[in-house]
Amino acid sequence: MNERSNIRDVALRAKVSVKTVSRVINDHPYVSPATREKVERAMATLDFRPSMAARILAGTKSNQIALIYDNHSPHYMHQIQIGCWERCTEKDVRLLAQPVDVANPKVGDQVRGLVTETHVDGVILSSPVTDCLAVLKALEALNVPFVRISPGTNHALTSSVFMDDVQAADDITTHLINRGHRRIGFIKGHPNHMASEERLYGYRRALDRVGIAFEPHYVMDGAFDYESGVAAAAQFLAMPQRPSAIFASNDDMAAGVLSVAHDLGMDLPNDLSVVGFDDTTIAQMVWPPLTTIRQPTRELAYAATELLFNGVGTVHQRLPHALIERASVASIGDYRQPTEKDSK
Amino acid sequence: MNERSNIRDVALRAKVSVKTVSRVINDHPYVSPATREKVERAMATLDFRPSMAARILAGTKSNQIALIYDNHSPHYMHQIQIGCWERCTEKDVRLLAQPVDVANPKVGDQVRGLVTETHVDGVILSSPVTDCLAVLKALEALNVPFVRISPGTNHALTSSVFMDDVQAADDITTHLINRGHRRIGFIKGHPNHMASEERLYGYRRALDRVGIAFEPHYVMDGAFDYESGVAAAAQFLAMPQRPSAIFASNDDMAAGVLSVAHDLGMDLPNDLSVVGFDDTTIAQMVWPPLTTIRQPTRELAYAATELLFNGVGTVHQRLPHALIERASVASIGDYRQPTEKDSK
DNA sequence: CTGTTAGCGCATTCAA
DNA sequence: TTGAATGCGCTAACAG
Repeated sequence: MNERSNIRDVALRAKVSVKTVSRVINDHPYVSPATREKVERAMATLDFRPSMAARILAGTKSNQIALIYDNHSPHYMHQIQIGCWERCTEKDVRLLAQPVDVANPKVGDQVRGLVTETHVDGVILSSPVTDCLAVLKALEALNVPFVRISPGTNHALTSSVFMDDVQAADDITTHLINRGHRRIGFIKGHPNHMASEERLYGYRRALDRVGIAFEPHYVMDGAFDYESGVAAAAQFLAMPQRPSAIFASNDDMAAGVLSVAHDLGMDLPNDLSVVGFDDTTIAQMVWPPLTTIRQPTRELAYAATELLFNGVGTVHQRLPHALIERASVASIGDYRQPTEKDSK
Repeated sequence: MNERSNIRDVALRAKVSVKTVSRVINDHPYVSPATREKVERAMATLDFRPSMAARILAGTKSNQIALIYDNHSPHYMHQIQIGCWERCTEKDVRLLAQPVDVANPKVGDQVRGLVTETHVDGVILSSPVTDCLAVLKALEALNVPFVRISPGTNHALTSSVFMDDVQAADDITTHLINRGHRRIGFIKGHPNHMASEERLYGYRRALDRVGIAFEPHYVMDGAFDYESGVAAAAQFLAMPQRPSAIFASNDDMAAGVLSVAHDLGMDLPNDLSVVGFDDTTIAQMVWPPLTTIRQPTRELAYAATELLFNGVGTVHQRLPHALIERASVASIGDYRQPTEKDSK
C-alpha cells in the first residue's frame, strides 16, 4: 500500500494538538471555527482518513453494525440490505452483512465471534435468524443491542419490526371474495415463519366474516419456494371441485401456481385467479394476471436500523403495505425484556 | 457490552508469553504441540476472540477484503456475494460488501475512504463498477490489489475473470438455427457492457457460419432490463416478416419478450422461440418455453476471490456455462499492467 | 521453540 | 477552548 497520513501529520500541519484534530473528526463542540477550519484544510490536503481500527481500539464505539441473515430469496435479502444500508449511510456507520446457516450447530459461536471480533455496536437480525435460539442467546449474553425484522416467533422480548400479516391476508382474501370467489385455495408458508400462521388466520377471518365455510382441503402446505407452489397447485387443480382462486402465501409459490396453470392450458385469470404475497415482483412482472401484496421489506429494514440507533425505548409507527390499488397497514412495535434499569 | 478477555489473560492462564499466544492465533510454525494445546485450552475456557481492530492496527494485513458493486439485479448480486463469501469463509477472511453509485461524482473518494479506513487487503469489483474510471484510478493510486468480475471494458490491464460471451452467444444462436430458425431477432444489452458487443458478435458468427445473411433490422437496442425487452419485442412482433425466434441478451429482457408475446395471444414456443442469457432463473421459472444460457456468476465470483488471494500471476481456468442440455465453455484470464518488477 | 520490548493510530482521561 | 500523557489489544522485530 501507500504511505498513509495519520492524525499526527494532520496536527503538525494544522499546528494544533492531536486531540484537537480528534475533536474535529468526531464533531465535538468546543472547537473554535477558526481552528476547525485549519484542521479541515489540513485533512483535505493530506487526504487524511482516520483508521477505523485505531478508532475502535481506542474508543468505546465502532460505528459498525452487523446484519445477520440466512435467507435464500435474493429479492428479499436485496431489499433488506438496501433498507439497512440507506439508514447506515445517512448516519455514517458501516454495515457488515453476514450470512449464516441457522441449521449449523455452531451458529451461536459464529455470531459471538463476529460480534466480539468486530466490536459492532449492534445487530440486525433478518428472518429466519430472528428465531434462532442460539443466536438470540449469544446476543443477550454479549449484551449487545439487536433488532429483529419480521420475527417468526414473537415473544415480544426484544425490539422488532413487522407488518400486520393478518390484516394483509384478510385484505387480499376479501378482495377475492368481493370478486365473487367462493372456493379459494390457500397455500401456507414455511412452518418456521410466524407469518405463515398469521396469513392463514387472516384468510380464515375473511372467510368467516362473510360466512364462507372453511374447508381444510383447500389449504395446502408450502415452504415459501417455487417447488412447493408447483406441488400445491398440482393438487388443487386436480380436484373435481377445484378452487376458482388460489392465494399463495408468497410470490415464489404463486409463480409455481402460474407455471402449473400454464402447463394445463388454463386461461388466466378467467379460469383461475392467483394472488401472491411478498415484495418480489417476479411473477407479477412476467405474468400480469397475478395480484400480490407488497410487503414493505425495505421500509422494515430501514425502520429496524433506525430503531437500533435510537436505542431502547418504545416506538410505534405504521407502514403501508400495498394490495393492488388499495392500501392497508403494517405496524411496527418495539418490545424488549425489562431490565433492572426499567424497574427503578 | 461485557468484559472481554484479551491476549494477556490467555497468556496468563496458559502460563506462556503473549507472543506465544499470538503465534497460536496466527497458526505460526515453531510452536510445540504441548504449548499449543495449553494455549488453545485457555482460549476456549476464556472464550477468547482476538480483536480485529487490534490485529489490523498492529499487523500488516487485515484479513478483510471489500466487494464493491452497483448492480440493480438482486439475482446477480446474490450470486456474486455467495461466490465471494464462500471463498472468504474458507480462508477465514471477512468480506465487506459495499454498494456504491457509479454515477456519483464522489465514488472515487468513497472508495478511497473505504479502503484506507478499513485497511482491506484487496478489492473485488463487480460490473458496472469494474468500468468506473474514478474507482479504478483510486484503487491504483492506493496500490491495493483488485480483481474485476466480468468487466465491460477489457483493457487487459488488471486481473479479471469473465466467461466466453462470444462462444456462448454462438452456441445459443446455433441452437436456434439447428431447430430450423432463419429469422432470428437479437436484442442487444446495455452499451456500457462489453458483453453486449461480444454476444452480438457471437450471434453474427453463428449466422455467418451457416450462410444466413445478417439483417440489421433484426437487431434491436436494449438495456438489460425488462422494459427494453418489452419495447424491442413490440417492434419485432409488429414486423410483417417477423422473427420466428428472439435472442435476448439477458433474461430480464427475455421476460419482457415473453410478456409481450403473451399479451398478443401467441402460442409459445410454436409461434415464437425465445432464448435468454443470464444466471437469473426468473423467466425460465415462470414460463418454461424460455431457453437460456446460464452465466456462471457464482463461480466467477469465487474465482475472482481466489485470484485476489493468490496475488499477481497468470491464471487460466475454464468454467462451464450451461445452455439447456448442452455444455459450453467460459474462460478465466488474468491480465495486469506490467510493472518494473516484470521487466526484470 | 519461546520471551521482551516497542509501537500501530486513535480516543480518553485529566489539566490548563 | 486547547493540550499532554496514557493505553486500547495486538503483532513485529529482535533477542534468547
